[in-house]
Amino acid sequence: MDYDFHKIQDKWQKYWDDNKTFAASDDFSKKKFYALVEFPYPSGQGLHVGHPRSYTALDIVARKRRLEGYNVLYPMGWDAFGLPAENYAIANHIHPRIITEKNIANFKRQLKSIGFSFDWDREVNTTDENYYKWTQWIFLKLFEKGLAYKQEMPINWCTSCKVGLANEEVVGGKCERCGGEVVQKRKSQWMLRITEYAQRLIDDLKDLDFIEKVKVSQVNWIGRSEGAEVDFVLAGTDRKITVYTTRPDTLFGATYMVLSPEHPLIDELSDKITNLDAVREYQTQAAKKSEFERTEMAKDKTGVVLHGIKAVNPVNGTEIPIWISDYVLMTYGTGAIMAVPAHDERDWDFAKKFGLPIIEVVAGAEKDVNEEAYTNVSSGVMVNSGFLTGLKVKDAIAKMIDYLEEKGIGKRKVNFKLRDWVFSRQRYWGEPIPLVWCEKCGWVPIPESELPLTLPEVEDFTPGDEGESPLSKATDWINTTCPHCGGPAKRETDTMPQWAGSSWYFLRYIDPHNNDALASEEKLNYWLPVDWYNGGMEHTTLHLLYSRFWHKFLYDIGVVKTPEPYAKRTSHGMILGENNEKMSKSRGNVVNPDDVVDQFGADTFRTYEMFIGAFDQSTPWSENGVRGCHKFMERVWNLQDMIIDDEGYRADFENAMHKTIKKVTDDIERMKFNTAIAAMMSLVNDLYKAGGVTRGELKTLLILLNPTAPHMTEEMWQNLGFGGYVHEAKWPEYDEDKTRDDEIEIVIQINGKIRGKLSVPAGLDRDALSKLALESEEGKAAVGDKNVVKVIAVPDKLVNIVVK
RNA sequence: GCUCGAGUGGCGGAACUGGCAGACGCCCGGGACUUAAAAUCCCGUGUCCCUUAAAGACGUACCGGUUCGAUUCCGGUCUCGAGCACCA
Repeated sequence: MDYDFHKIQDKWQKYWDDNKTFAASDDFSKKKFYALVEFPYPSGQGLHVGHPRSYTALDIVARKRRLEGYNVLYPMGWDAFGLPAENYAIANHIHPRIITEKNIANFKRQLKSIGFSFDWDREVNTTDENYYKWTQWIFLKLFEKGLAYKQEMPINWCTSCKVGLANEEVVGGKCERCGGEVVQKRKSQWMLRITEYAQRLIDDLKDLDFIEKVKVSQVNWIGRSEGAEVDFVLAGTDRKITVYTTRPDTLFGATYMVLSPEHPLIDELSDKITNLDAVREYQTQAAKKSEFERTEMAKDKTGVVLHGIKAVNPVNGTEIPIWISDYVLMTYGTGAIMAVPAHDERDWDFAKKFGLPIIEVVAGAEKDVNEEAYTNVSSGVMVNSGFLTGLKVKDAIAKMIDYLEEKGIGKRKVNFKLRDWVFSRQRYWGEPIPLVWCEKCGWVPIPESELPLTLPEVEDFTPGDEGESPLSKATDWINTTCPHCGGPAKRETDTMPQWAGSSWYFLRYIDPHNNDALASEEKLNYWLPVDWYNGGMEHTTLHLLYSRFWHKFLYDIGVVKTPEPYAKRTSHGMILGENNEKMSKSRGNVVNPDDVVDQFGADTFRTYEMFIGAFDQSTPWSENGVRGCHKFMERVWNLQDMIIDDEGYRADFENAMHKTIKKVTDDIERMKFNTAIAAMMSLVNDLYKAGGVTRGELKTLLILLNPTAPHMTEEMWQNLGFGGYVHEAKWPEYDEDKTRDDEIEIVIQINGKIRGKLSVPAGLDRDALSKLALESEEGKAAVGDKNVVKVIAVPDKLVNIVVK
């Protein structure tokens, strides 16, 4: 029989579609399994071969769970707001919706051609107004609870396009589109207080089954640090400057202070500063620098000292100078630091450049502190530090904080690197922010009954000259009345970032057509949490963190009952081009999934995607590898014509069958898809060597292979008349005893080198094994006339004879 | 600079808690079938020594250590990849 994969996959894809084979049921009595993959941005390039790596992996898990009797939810949708569609709209004067719809249709066709078992009735689209109605609803709740607020923030501004840019549009300090200069411009932006959740976002990771590197990067990104805030008094006044430090132990070594150039104190004290011109000049220069320049110039410290004022070191009364420098960031801590050049590299660089004193307060360094800063916390001992002298650093930190709190000049303080989420975009293609500005009432939310607040139709998608959102041109839409006082009001013209819609989409899949709530309570309680979520490492610190934050918020207001959205998170590696470089048009190494499916079929494509290499590692594409998998498909297909007359497992295949079931079962759970497939290949090789297969053996093989190659296994199941459909079969079980061999070949080593092999019954204990080995021909030959010093026997593995 | 990951045949990769390194696939070589080729099936395939085989030696980035035994554990070095990057 010919393996006509086109015919086979068309037939079964149609069957699954028509019969809604993979629809999740809302029968709450069943045990559930919620498998989730990151929904794609439907780009104009279509599906990349990287997408199906993740989708096939969880498709295999989902299909296996169904065979194990679970009620499985495995959904798909579209993260469809975003920049490329908007840029395309600007360039071609076409509404972004049109291009988005076209791209979605293409993506959907491609996904269907690969045979994923998605429940297409639950498809969601973030740009659908019935979807973003609930994105807006969540925003209103955040606003209501004080977690959304407006603040002036610097944005990336292209001086040539006159448009605000996302960070990913700034390449090497230039505008990605026109190459123009990018500077920082201050704009009033909506912000979300994710920092309120910082501690919980760290703490709750503990109980989650996330791969370790995801946990580590989230913790690092949130960047918790413990230290103290300390007040320094301005000499001759009672005005204080508060600094944040993680090393209060080094306070005796603080020889100067540094304020960020944006620090408000500079304005306050302007009448006291005698070199105000130089200070103003430095502030202007710093403001002009882009984020890029500020970090690029990192090594070369700059700064200006404030003449006319001094600060007093609170522990020793020394008057120290105050500087401003852009190495101190206004956005972290208090925007001011105490500088301890002996024990901080940055302060050391700065002190060296400007000739400031360096005082050692922690001893134990290999080099003199005038040569290099000594920053080791674990092994130093305090010197030149008054009441701290002689203490270890750790103890000195504790004692200093106690002292500061006692004297009322400082306190213990925890800081986070994580900053609040800039939630505004001056863009058209995003969810409108459902607030209006009223001169009398301030920012007022629109009533829930008016949701969704839909995007107005506009002619022109280009931003305004000052970087306003394109929505600012929709004057009819903007001018409205205040829901609170009824007076005239204007709508917010900023839209939400792409991260908004993806922060809660997994909830909408649970009940996608609900018009009264984002999802019904009952269904949320049944399906949550997501049991297994797979996605890229690039989403670890943004999407994954944002969605955990929103979920925790929804938990706090009682919408969901689980404090965390995802029980388990795994991550796939990248698929590279054949030349081991990242796939890209310019490198000419892009593989189009359509071509592979067309030439070799969906089953081969899926199998190869899983066989390509270790799932979590990046690995190059290989067309020869695809051919190898295709050959495997054909070899399995041809087993239909090799049936030998026997129903169950043949005696000499019993062991192999049970071993294969165990291997495939375990390996799928561990995401070792490549070795699961290798095990099935080995079994097939053995069947060929044996000259045929029994119906019982083939039946088991078809079920094991079904999650990976669903089309072919359905067809064969039907051809062979096994009854019903393979997707309704029961996942095979193995008997642990039958996976073991009766006879085992053990290795005989002399002094750790292999000198022979011996076949022995399985399960022999150490003594019996040693005896057998020493008495065996192989053993005697190996020992020869040397003295046996020691014998190490490992049951079922080896005997190592140590001789002299 | 910091954090994380990785380095194994010609190539992609196996090796669960230290126990036969190289499963499985690709490439390559040989054979069967065929008028022939393709496809298919079977066999071989880490390196060195060698006509071949046996036997032996070497071999998991590099140097050292622990151990009867190390791809696996420990210390150090190098290379590559990803992310973060003046966070006081």
